[in-house]
Amino acid sequence: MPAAITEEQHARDRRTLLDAAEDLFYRRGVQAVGMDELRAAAGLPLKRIYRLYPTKEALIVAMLERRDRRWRGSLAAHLDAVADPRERVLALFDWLGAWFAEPGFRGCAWVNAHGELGPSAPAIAEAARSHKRAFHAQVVDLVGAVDASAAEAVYLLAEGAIVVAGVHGDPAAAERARAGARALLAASGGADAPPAG
Amino acid sequence: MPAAITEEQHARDRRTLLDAAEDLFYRRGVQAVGMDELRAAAGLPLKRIYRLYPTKEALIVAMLERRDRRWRGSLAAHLDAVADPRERVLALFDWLGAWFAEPGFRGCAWVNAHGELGPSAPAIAEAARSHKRAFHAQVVDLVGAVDASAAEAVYLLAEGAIVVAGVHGDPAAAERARAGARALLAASGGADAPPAG
DNA sequence: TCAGTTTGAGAACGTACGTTCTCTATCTCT
DNA sequence: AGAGATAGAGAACGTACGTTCTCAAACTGA
Repeated sequence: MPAAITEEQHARDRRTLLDAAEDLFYRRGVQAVGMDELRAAAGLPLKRIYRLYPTKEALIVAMLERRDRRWRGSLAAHLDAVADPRERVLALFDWLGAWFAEPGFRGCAWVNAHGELGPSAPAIAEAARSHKRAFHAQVVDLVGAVDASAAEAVYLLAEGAIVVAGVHGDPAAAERARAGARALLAASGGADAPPAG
Repeated sequence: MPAAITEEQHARDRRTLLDAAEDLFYRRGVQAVGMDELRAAAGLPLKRIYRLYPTKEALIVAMLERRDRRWRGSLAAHLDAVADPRERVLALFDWLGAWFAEPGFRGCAWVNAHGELGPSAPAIAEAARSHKRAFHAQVVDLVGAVDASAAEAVYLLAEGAIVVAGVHGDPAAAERARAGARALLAASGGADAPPAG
Protein backbone atom coordinates (compact mmCIF):
# COMPACT_ATOMS: atom_id res chain seq x y z
CA MET A 1 0.00 0.00 0.00
CA PRO A 2 1.74 3.17 -1.11
CA ALA A 3 0.91 6.73 -0.22
CA ALA A 4 -2.08 5.46 1.71
CA ILE A 5 -4.16 8.33 3.02
CA THR A 6 -4.57 8.09 6.76
CA GLU A 7 -7.74 8.72 8.68
CA GLU A 8 -6.24 11.86 10.17
CA GLN A 9 -5.47 13.08 6.67
CA HIS A 10 -9.10 12.56 5.74
CA ALA A 11 -10.25 14.54 8.74
CA ARG A 12 -7.78 17.31 7.97
CA ASP A 13 -8.90 17.41 4.35
CA ARG A 14 -12.52 17.57 5.37
CA ARG A 15 -11.78 20.50 7.59
CA THR A 16 -9.82 22.35 4.92
CA LEU A 17 -12.45 21.63 2.33
CA LEU A 18 -15.43 22.65 4.44
CA ASP A 19 -13.61 25.80 5.53
CA ALA A 20 -13.12 26.85 1.93
CA ALA A 21 -16.64 25.77 0.99
CA GLU A 22 -18.21 27.68 3.83
CA ASP A 23 -16.36 30.84 2.94
CA LEU A 24 -16.97 30.71 -0.81
CA PHE A 25 -20.55 29.46 -0.80
CA TYR A 26 -21.65 31.89 1.87
CA ARG A 27 -19.95 34.81 0.23
CA ARG A 28 -21.07 34.30 -3.34
CA GLY A 29 -23.90 31.81 -3.32
CA VAL A 30 -23.88 28.12 -4.01
CA GLN A 31 -24.33 28.00 -7.75
CA ALA A 32 -21.92 30.83 -8.44
CA VAL A 33 -18.95 28.86 -7.13
CA GLY A 34 -17.70 26.01 -9.26
CA MET A 35 -15.98 22.89 -8.05
CA ASP A 36 -12.76 23.98 -9.70
CA GLU A 37 -12.67 27.24 -7.81
CA LEU A 38 -13.38 25.35 -4.62
CA ARG A 39 -10.56 22.93 -5.42
CA ALA A 40 -8.17 25.85 -5.90
CA ALA A 41 -9.25 27.51 -2.66
CA ALA A 42 -8.99 24.32 -0.65
CA GLY A 43 -5.71 23.33 -2.29
CA LEU A 44 -6.99 19.79 -2.65
CA PRO A 45 -7.05 17.56 -5.71
CA LEU A 46 -10.49 17.20 -7.23
CA LYS A 47 -10.19 13.46 -6.80
CA ARG A 48 -9.86 13.76 -3.04
CA ILE A 49 -12.79 16.10 -2.86
CA TYR A 50 -14.99 13.63 -4.68
CA ARG A 51 -13.77 10.85 -2.45
CA LEU A 52 -14.82 12.82 0.61
CA TYR A 53 -18.19 13.85 -0.81
CA PRO A 54 -19.70 12.15 -3.84
CA THR A 55 -21.45 15.25 -5.17
CA LYS A 56 -21.43 19.00 -4.77
CA GLU A 57 -24.81 18.78 -3.08
CA ALA A 58 -23.53 16.32 -0.46
CA LEU A 59 -20.62 18.63 0.22
CA ILE A 60 -22.97 21.58 0.69
CA VAL A 61 -25.13 19.61 3.09
CA ALA A 62 -22.05 18.61 5.10
CA MET A 63 -20.93 22.23 5.15
CA LEU A 64 -24.32 23.40 6.37
CA GLU A 65 -24.47 20.73 9.04
CA ARG A 66 -21.03 21.58 10.38
CA ARG A 67 -21.89 25.26 10.33
CA ASP A 68 -25.09 24.50 12.21
CA ARG A 69 -23.20 22.71 14.96
CA ARG A 70 -20.71 25.53 15.25
CA TRP A 71 -23.33 28.28 15.07
CA ARG A 72 -25.60 26.85 17.72
CA GLY A 73 -22.68 25.82 19.87
CA SER A 74 -21.36 29.35 19.86
CA LEU A 75 -24.79 30.72 20.74
CA ALA A 76 -25.25 28.21 23.54
CA ALA A 77 -21.85 29.06 24.99
CA HIS A 78 -22.69 32.74 24.95
CA LEU A 79 -26.03 32.18 26.64
CA ASP A 80 -24.66 29.81 29.25
CA ALA A 81 -22.43 32.57 30.53
CA VAL A 82 -25.45 34.66 31.53
CA ALA A 83 -27.02 33.72 34.85
CA ASP A 84 -30.19 35.80 34.99
CA PRO A 85 -32.91 34.28 32.81
CA ARG A 86 -34.26 37.59 31.57
CA GLU A 87 -30.79 38.90 30.79
CA ARG A 88 -30.08 35.62 29.08
CA VAL A 89 -32.93 36.23 26.64
CA LEU A 90 -31.58 39.67 25.84
CA ALA A 91 -28.11 38.18 25.44
CA LEU A 92 -29.44 36.30 22.43
CA PHE A 93 -29.72 39.62 20.63
CA ASP A 94 -26.29 40.76 21.73
CA TRP A 95 -24.89 37.59 20.26
CA LEU A 96 -26.84 38.20 17.05
CA GLY A 97 -25.55 41.77 16.94
CA ALA A 98 -21.96 40.57 17.19
CA TRP A 99 -22.65 38.10 14.37
CA PHE A 100 -24.21 40.80 12.19
CA ALA A 101 -21.15 42.99 12.72
CA GLU A 102 -18.73 40.34 11.50
CA PRO A 103 -17.06 41.33 8.24
CA GLY A 104 -18.75 39.66 5.29
CA PHE A 105 -21.98 38.98 7.15
CA ARG A 106 -24.58 38.30 4.50
CA GLY A 107 -27.64 36.96 6.27
CA CYS A 108 -28.58 33.42 7.16
CA ALA A 109 -26.63 30.82 5.18
CA TRP A 110 -29.49 28.35 5.41
CA VAL A 111 -32.12 30.81 4.26
CA ASN A 112 -29.86 31.88 1.42
CA ALA A 113 -29.23 28.31 0.29
CA HIS A 114 -32.87 27.40 0.68
CA GLY A 115 -33.99 30.45 -1.25
CA GLU A 116 -31.48 29.82 -4.00
CA LEU A 117 -32.15 26.16 -4.62
CA GLY A 118 -35.57 25.57 -3.13
CA PRO A 119 -37.34 22.30 -3.77
CA SER A 120 -34.90 21.27 -6.49
CA ALA A 121 -32.34 20.39 -3.81
CA PRO A 122 -34.37 18.58 -1.15
CA ALA A 123 -31.39 17.61 1.00
CA ILE A 124 -30.33 21.24 1.29
CA ALA A 125 -33.88 22.39 1.99
CA GLU A 126 -34.05 19.80 4.73
CA ALA A 127 -30.77 21.02 6.20
CA ALA A 128 -32.26 24.51 6.34
CA ARG A 129 -35.44 23.30 8.02
CA SER A 130 -33.45 21.23 10.47
CA HIS A 131 -31.31 24.22 11.41
CA LYS A 132 -34.36 26.40 11.89
CA ARG A 133 -36.09 23.77 14.00
CA ALA A 134 -33.05 23.50 16.23
CA PHE A 135 -32.66 27.25 16.58
CA HIS A 136 -36.36 27.55 17.33
CA ALA A 137 -36.07 24.94 20.06
CA GLN A 138 -33.09 26.77 21.50
CA VAL A 139 -35.04 30.03 21.68
CA VAL A 140 -38.15 28.40 23.09
CA ASP A 141 -36.02 26.84 25.79
CA LEU A 142 -34.31 30.14 26.47
CA VAL A 143 -37.46 32.22 26.73
CA GLY A 144 -39.41 29.52 28.51
CA ALA A 145 -37.37 30.21 31.65
CA VAL A 146 -38.85 33.71 31.76
CA ASP A 147 -42.19 33.70 30.01
CA ALA A 148 -43.17 30.84 27.75
CA SER A 149 -45.98 32.84 26.20
CA ALA A 150 -43.44 35.22 24.67
CA ALA A 151 -41.26 32.51 23.16
CA GLU A 152 -42.69 32.45 19.64
CA ALA A 153 -42.61 36.21 19.28
CA VAL A 154 -39.04 36.43 20.53
CA TYR A 155 -38.07 33.75 18.04
CA LEU A 156 -39.71 35.65 15.19
CA LEU A 157 -37.98 38.85 16.29
CA ALA A 158 -34.65 37.05 16.05
CA GLU A 159 -35.45 35.69 12.59
CA GLY A 160 -36.62 39.10 11.46
CA ALA A 161 -33.45 40.74 12.71
CA ILE A 162 -31.30 38.24 10.80
CA VAL A 163 -33.08 38.96 7.51
CA VAL A 164 -33.05 42.70 7.91
CA ALA A 165 -29.42 42.79 8.97
CA GLY A 166 -28.57 40.55 6.05
CA VAL A 167 -30.30 42.61 3.40
CA HIS A 168 -29.28 46.03 4.67
CA GLY A 169 -25.95 45.12 6.22
CA ASP A 170 -27.23 46.85 9.33
CA PRO A 171 -26.12 45.29 12.63
CA ALA A 172 -28.40 47.65 14.56
CA ALA A 173 -31.35 45.43 13.68
CA ALA A 174 -30.22 43.35 16.65
CA GLU A 175 -30.76 46.24 19.02
CA ARG A 176 -34.23 46.93 17.67
CA ALA A 177 -35.13 43.28 18.06
CA ARG A 178 -33.68 43.32 21.56
CA ALA A 179 -35.86 46.27 22.48
CA GLY A 180 -38.87 44.40 21.13
CA ALA A 181 -38.04 41.34 23.18
CA ARG A 182 -37.59 43.49 26.27
CA ALA A 183 -41.02 44.99 25.76
CA LEU A 184 -42.56 41.57 25.28
CA LEU A 185 -41.02 40.19 28.45
CA ALA A 186 -42.00 43.28 30.41
CA ALA A 187 -45.54 42.98 29.09
CA SER A 188 -46.60 39.59 30.32
CA GLY A 189 -43.83 38.63 32.73
CA GLY A 190 -43.12 40.05 36.18
CA ALA A 191 -42.62 43.82 35.93
CA ASP A 192 -39.16 44.33 37.38
CA ALA A 193 -37.98 46.21 34.32
CA PRO A 194 -39.02 49.51 32.74
CA PRO A 195 -41.68 49.06 30.03
CA ALA A 196 -39.58 50.41 27.16
CA GLY A 197 -36.17 51.74 26.21
CA MET B 1 -42.21 50.12 -42.14
CA PRO B 2 -43.40 46.52 -42.14
CA ALA B 3 -44.60 44.48 -39.24
CA ALA B 4 -43.78 47.39 -37.00
CA ILE B 5 -44.29 46.48 -33.37
CA THR B 6 -46.68 48.89 -31.70
CA GLU B 7 -46.30 50.38 -28.29
CA GLU B 8 -49.24 48.35 -27.04
CA GLN B 9 -47.53 45.22 -28.29
CA HIS B 10 -44.45 46.15 -26.31
CA ALA B 11 -46.51 46.63 -23.18
CA ARG B 12 -48.27 43.33 -23.72
CA ASP B 13 -44.95 41.55 -24.28
CA ARG B 14 -43.51 43.05 -21.16
CA ARG B 15 -46.47 41.79 -19.18
CA THR B 16 -46.27 38.30 -20.63
CA LEU B 17 -42.54 38.16 -20.13
CA LEU B 18 -42.54 39.43 -16.56
CA ASP B 19 -45.39 37.08 -15.70
CA ALA B 20 -43.37 34.10 -16.88
CA ALA B 21 -40.20 35.45 -15.28
CA GLU B 22 -41.86 36.01 -11.94
CA ASP B 23 -43.30 32.52 -11.88
CA LEU B 24 -40.16 30.70 -12.97
CA PHE B 25 -37.58 32.72 -11.06
CA TYR B 26 -39.58 32.65 -7.85
CA ARG B 27 -40.29 28.96 -8.10
CA ARG B 28 -36.84 27.68 -8.96
CA GLY B 29 -34.39 30.49 -8.29
CA VAL B 30 -32.81 32.94 -10.64
CA GLN B 31 -29.75 31.07 -11.83
CA ALA B 32 -31.56 27.80 -12.29
CA VAL B 33 -33.79 29.18 -15.03
CA GLY B 34 -32.16 29.82 -18.38
CA MET B 35 -33.18 32.41 -20.92
CA ASP B 36 -34.30 29.69 -23.29
CA GLU B 37 -36.68 28.20 -20.77
CA LEU B 38 -38.01 31.67 -20.08
CA ARG B 39 -38.46 32.25 -23.81
CA ALA B 40 -40.43 29.03 -24.11
CA ALA B 41 -42.62 29.88 -21.12
CA ALA B 42 -43.30 33.41 -22.31
CA GLY B 43 -43.85 32.30 -25.91
CA LEU B 44 -41.75 35.22 -27.11
CA PRO B 45 -38.81 35.23 -29.50
CA LEU B 46 -35.49 35.67 -27.78
CA LYS B 47 -34.88 38.73 -29.93
CA ARG B 48 -37.89 40.51 -28.52
CA ILE B 49 -36.92 39.65 -24.99
CA TYR B 50 -33.50 41.17 -25.49
CA ARG B 51 -35.06 44.23 -27.08
CA LEU B 52 -37.23 44.74 -24.01
CA TYR B 53 -34.42 44.13 -21.51
CA PRO B 54 -30.78 44.19 -22.55
CA THR B 55 -29.65 41.55 -20.06
CA LYS B 56 -31.07 38.87 -17.82
CA GLU B 57 -30.15 40.97 -14.82
CA ALA B 58 -32.12 43.98 -16.09
CA LEU B 59 -35.09 41.70 -16.65
CA ILE B 60 -34.85 40.37 -13.12
CA VAL B 61 -34.69 43.89 -11.71
CA ALA B 62 -37.76 44.89 -13.72
CA MET B 63 -39.56 41.77 -12.50
CA LEU B 64 -38.71 42.54 -8.88
CA GLU B 65 -39.79 46.16 -9.24
CA ARG B 66 -43.14 45.23 -10.74
CA ARG B 67 -43.65 42.59 -8.07
CA ASP B 68 -42.83 45.18 -5.41
CA ARG B 69 -45.48 47.56 -6.74
CA ARG B 70 -48.06 44.79 -6.88
CA TRP B 71 -47.15 43.34 -3.49
CA ARG B 72 -47.25 46.58 -1.61
CA GLY B 73 -50.31 47.75 -3.48
CA SER B 74 -52.16 44.62 -2.47
CA LEU B 75 -51.11 45.05 1.13
CA ALA B 76 -52.13 48.70 1.16
CA ALA B 77 -55.52 47.85 -0.30
CA HIS B 78 -56.07 45.22 2.37
CA LEU B 79 -55.07 47.58 5.16
CA ASP B 80 -57.12 50.48 3.84
CA ALA B 81 -60.26 48.41 4.26
CA VAL B 82 -59.77 48.23 8.02
CA ALA B 83 -60.93 51.29 9.92
CA ASP B 84 -59.70 50.70 13.47
CA PRO B 85 -55.96 51.45 13.75
CA ARG B 86 -55.22 48.59 16.11
CA GLU B 87 -57.16 46.12 14.02
CA ARG B 88 -55.37 47.49 10.98
CA VAL B 89 -52.03 46.49 12.46
CA LEU B 90 -53.29 42.98 13.10
CA ALA B 91 -54.69 42.88 9.57
CA LEU B 92 -51.12 43.03 8.31
CA PHE B 93 -50.61 39.55 9.68
CA ASP B 94 -53.86 38.28 8.23
CA TRP B 95 -52.71 39.49 4.85
CA LEU B 96 -49.34 37.79 5.37
CA GLY B 97 -51.12 34.59 6.39
CA ALA B 98 -53.13 34.62 3.18
CA TRP B 99 -49.93 35.13 1.20
CA PHE B 100 -48.17 32.28 3.01
CA ALA B 101 -51.08 29.98 2.21
CA GLU B 102 -50.91 30.64 -1.52
CA PRO B 103 -49.83 27.55 -3.44
CA GLY B 104 -46.16 27.69 -4.29
CA PHE B 105 -45.31 30.20 -1.58
CA ARG B 106 -41.57 30.01 -1.08
CA GLY B 107 -40.60 32.95 1.07
CA CYS B 108 -39.65 36.47 0.13
CA ALA B 109 -38.63 36.79 -3.52
CA TRP B 110 -36.30 39.69 -2.73
CA VAL B 111 -34.56 37.92 0.12
CA ASN B 112 -34.20 34.83 -2.04
CA ALA B 113 -32.70 36.77 -4.94
CA HIS B 114 -30.48 38.76 -2.63
CA GLY B 115 -29.30 35.65 -0.85
CA GLU B 116 -28.64 33.85 -4.11
CA LEU B 117 -26.69 36.55 -5.92
CA GLY B 118 -25.51 38.85 -3.17
CA PRO B 119 -22.97 41.53 -3.94
CA SER B 120 -22.18 40.09 -7.38
CA ALA B 121 -25.47 41.53 -8.69
CA PRO B 122 -25.62 45.01 -7.19
CA ALA B 123 -28.73 46.08 -9.07
CA ILE B 124 -30.67 43.13 -7.70
CA ALA B 125 -29.34 43.68 -4.18
CA GLU B 126 -30.46 47.29 -4.43
CA ALA B 127 -33.93 46.19 -5.58
CA ALA B 128 -34.14 44.01 -2.49
CA ARG B 129 -33.05 46.81 -0.18
CA SER B 130 -35.46 49.19 -1.83
CA HIS B 131 -38.35 46.78 -1.36
CA LYS B 132 -37.45 46.26 2.27
CA ARG B 133 -37.16 49.98 2.88
CA ALA B 134 -40.59 50.55 1.37
CA PHE B 135 -42.20 47.73 3.33
CA HIS B 136 -40.56 49.00 6.49
CA ALA B 137 -41.96 52.48 5.88
CA GLN B 138 -45.39 50.98 5.29
CA VAL B 139 -45.29 49.14 8.60
CA VAL B 140 -43.93 52.12 10.53
CA ASP B 141 -46.75 54.21 9.14
CA LEU B 142 -49.26 51.51 9.99
CA VAL B 143 -48.13 50.98 13.56
CA GLY B 144 -47.46 54.65 14.15
CA ALA B 145 -51.20 55.27 14.29
CA VAL B 146 -51.39 53.06 17.36
CA ASP B 147 -48.05 53.08 19.13
CA ALA B 148 -44.96 54.31 17.35
CA SER B 149 -42.67 52.71 19.92
CA ALA B 150 -43.83 49.27 18.80
CA ALA B 151 -43.24 49.87 15.09
CA GLU B 152 -39.80 48.36 14.74
CA ALA B 153 -40.68 45.23 16.66
CA VAL B 154 -43.87 44.71 14.65
CA TYR B 155 -41.85 45.11 11.47
CA LEU B 156 -39.33 42.52 12.62
CA LEU B 157 -42.14 40.16 13.58
CA ALA B 158 -43.47 40.43 10.05
CA GLU B 159 -40.06 39.77 8.52
CA GLY B 160 -39.51 36.85 10.84
CA ALA B 161 -42.85 35.34 9.93
CA ILE B 162 -42.03 35.57 6.22
CA VAL B 163 -38.74 33.70 6.64
CA VAL B 164 -40.16 31.02 8.87
CA ALA B 165 -43.18 30.46 6.69
CA GLY B 166 -40.92 30.31 3.66
CA VAL B 167 -38.50 27.75 5.03
CA HIS B 168 -41.08 25.52 6.70
CA GLY B 169 -44.00 26.10 4.38
CA ASP B 170 -45.98 26.88 7.50
CA PRO B 171 -48.63 29.62 7.09
CA ALA B 172 -49.34 29.54 10.83
CA ALA B 173 -46.23 31.63 11.40
CA ALA B 174 -48.47 34.59 10.57
CA GLU B 175 -50.73 33.83 13.51
CA ARG B 176 -47.82 33.56 15.90
CA ALA B 177 -46.47 36.88 14.68
CA ARG B 178 -49.94 38.37 15.00
CA ALA B 179 -50.14 37.26 18.62
CA GLY B 180 -46.76 38.84 19.24
CA ALA B 181 -47.85 42.12 17.70
CA ARG B 182 -51.03 42.05 19.79
CA ALA B 183 -48.99 41.63 22.94
CA LEU B 184 -46.68 44.45 21.96
CA LEU B 185 -49.54 46.82 21.28
CA ALA B 186 -51.30 45.84 24.50
CA ALA B 187 -48.08 46.40 26.41
CA SER B 188 -47.32 50.02 25.74
CA GLY B 189 -50.51 51.31 24.12
CA GLY B 190 -53.86 52.01 25.77
CA ALA B 191 -55.13 48.81 27.39
CA ASP B 192 -58.47 48.18 25.72
CA ALA B 193 -57.54 44.67 24.73
CA PRO B 194 -56.69 41.55 26.73
CA PRO B 195 -52.93 41.20 27.34
CA ALA B 196 -52.51 37.97 25.42
CA GLY B 197 -54.27 35.36 23.28
C1' DT C 1 15.19 -3.45 -6.97
C1' DC C 2 11.03 -4.41 -8.76
C1' DA C 3 5.93 -5.18 -8.90
C1' DG C 4 1.95 -3.24 -7.76
C1' DT C 5 -0.97 0.17 -6.26
C1' DT C 6 -2.54 4.79 -5.61
C1' DT C 7 -1.78 9.35 -6.03
C1' DG C 8 -2.08 14.25 -8.15
C1' DA C 9 -2.70 17.37 -12.01
C1' DG C 10 -5.50 18.47 -15.19
C1' DA C 11 -7.51 17.09 -19.74
C1' DA C 12 -11.79 15.39 -21.34
C1' DC C 13 -16.84 14.88 -21.56
C1' DG C 14 -21.33 16.18 -22.12
C1' DT C 15 -24.27 19.67 -21.12
C1' DA C 16 -26.07 24.21 -20.53
C1' DC C 17 -25.49 28.94 -20.00
C1' DG C 18 -26.23 34.25 -21.74
C1' DT C 19 -25.94 36.55 -25.76
C1' DT C 20 -25.36 37.36 -30.77
C1' DC C 21 -25.93 36.24 -35.50
C1' DT C 22 -27.83 34.19 -39.78
C1' DC C 23 -31.22 33.60 -42.83
C1' DT C 24 -35.59 33.15 -44.70
C1' DA C 25 -40.29 34.72 -44.77
C1' DT C 26 -43.41 38.23 -44.10
C1' DC C 27 -45.15 42.60 -44.02
C1' DT C 28 -45.60 47.85 -45.44
C1' DC C 29 -45.41 51.45 -48.34
C1' DT C 30 -45.35 53.32 -52.91
C1' DA D 1 -46.27 44.40 -57.84
C1' DG D 2 -41.88 45.32 -56.32
C1' DA D 3 -38.40 47.30 -53.11
C1' DG D 4 -36.98 47.51 -48.66
C1' DA D 5 -36.90 46.68 -44.05
C1' DT D 6 -37.85 43.88 -40.16
C1' DA D 7 -39.64 39.94 -37.95
C1' DG D 8 -39.14 35.11 -36.06
C1' DA D 9 -36.80 30.64 -35.34
C1' DG D 10 -33.14 28.79 -33.81
C1' DA D 11 -28.19 27.85 -34.91
C1' DA D 12 -23.86 29.52 -33.38
C1' DC D 13 -20.42 31.24 -30.07
C1' DG D 14 -17.60 31.28 -26.27
C1' DT D 15 -17.55 29.98 -21.79
C1' DA D 16 -18.20 27.34 -17.70
C1' DC D 17 -20.36 23.83 -15.22
C1' DG D 18 -20.22 18.95 -12.41
C1' DT D 19 -18.13 14.86 -12.92
C1' DT D 20 -15.06 11.26 -14.86
C1' DC D 21 -10.93 9.67 -16.91
C1' DT D 22 -6.02 9.40 -18.28
C1' DC D 23 -1.46 8.76 -17.22
C1' DA D 24 2.93 9.67 -15.57
C1' DA D 25 4.99 9.97 -11.05
C1' DA D 26 5.59 8.46 -6.31
C1' DC D 27 5.40 5.47 -2.89
C1' DT D 28 5.11 0.65 -0.35
C1' DG D 29 6.25 -4.00 0.77
C1' DA D 30 9.10 -7.90 -0.21
